[in-house]
Amino acid sequence: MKVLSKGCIYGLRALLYIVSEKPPAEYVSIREISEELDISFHFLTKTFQALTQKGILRSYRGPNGGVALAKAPEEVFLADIVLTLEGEDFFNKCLLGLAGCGEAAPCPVHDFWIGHKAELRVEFERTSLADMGKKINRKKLRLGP
Amino acid sequence: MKVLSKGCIYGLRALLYIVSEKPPAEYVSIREISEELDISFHFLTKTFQALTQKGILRSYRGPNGGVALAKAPEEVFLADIVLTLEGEDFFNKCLLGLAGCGEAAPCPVHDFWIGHKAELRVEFERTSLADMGKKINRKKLRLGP
DNA sequence: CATATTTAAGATAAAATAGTATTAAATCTT
DNA sequence: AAGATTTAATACTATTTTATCTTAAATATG
Repeated sequence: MKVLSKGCIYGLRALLYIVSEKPPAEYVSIREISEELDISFHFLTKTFQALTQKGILRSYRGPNGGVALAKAPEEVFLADIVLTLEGEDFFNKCLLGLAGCGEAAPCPVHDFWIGHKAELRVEFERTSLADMGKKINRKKLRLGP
Repeated sequence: MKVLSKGCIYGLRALLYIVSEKPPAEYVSIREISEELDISFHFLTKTFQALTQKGILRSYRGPNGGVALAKAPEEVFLADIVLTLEGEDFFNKCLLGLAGCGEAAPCPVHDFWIGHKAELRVEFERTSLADMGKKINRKKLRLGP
């Protein structure tokens, strides 16, 4: 059950690293994150671009530059990240991949699937980076291998 | 939120076609199904091979050959199909794709995700081909474009 | 034997992922 | 202020994975 793409997983893990390991508003170099989490530097850079354009991160070039959260971690939700990196239609896709699946022309598992997506959406919308960061520090959870 | 691979979606739609359109135990040619549902014939063939080897379908070569359900549609569950076509570890994957994620070394979203997977598993395990087939016929649902 | 059909292996195409090289911006040193 | 250094941004290329197509073989019917 692979739900998220590599790019999204990388972005998420990287944000969690920033929020759980670094003081707020400090620029963290992408190189450091990519080495720490064993993620392709350039791929991560691309992913971060999307997050920067969306206003979730801000970036700064030059020595001691890097990326930092653009908002308080309490105000960035899992849903924001996922919708940015997977596309805004993330929660609207048919389980059977049928294009126009909806109330008007549902697929055989539409009813069942729509409920599931809604539940997941609620959970994604109420889980913030701060929530996850706290949990990581409290329980010493891992972000990488 | 793309959860299933193309192969799995094709297999599922094809099985639903058989169960909802055809009398039980009649061999249906793969060519017919692929044309009816607009699916690549050879790709569907490969998918069906896996389902045949797993004992969900049986096949017959030669004129008037094809595939047919090997069991009663009441005894084939969504979970059987998905586990065959996506792999037995379908419900055991970490949302963040971390290899050894589990109770011993959980990722930051482990607790939350494990509950979701369990719910989905229950639903997949109690939904049979017969259930879905009836629904299709009752509500005239669609399987293809 | 001729034909229809699944089975199977291998080649090709497309998409996702990863890597290389270059450019641009900010800072630091002299 | 000039030039070197650090770092993100961008473009381009390569690799890997996934999906599709091509071809050939095996099996059944008549």
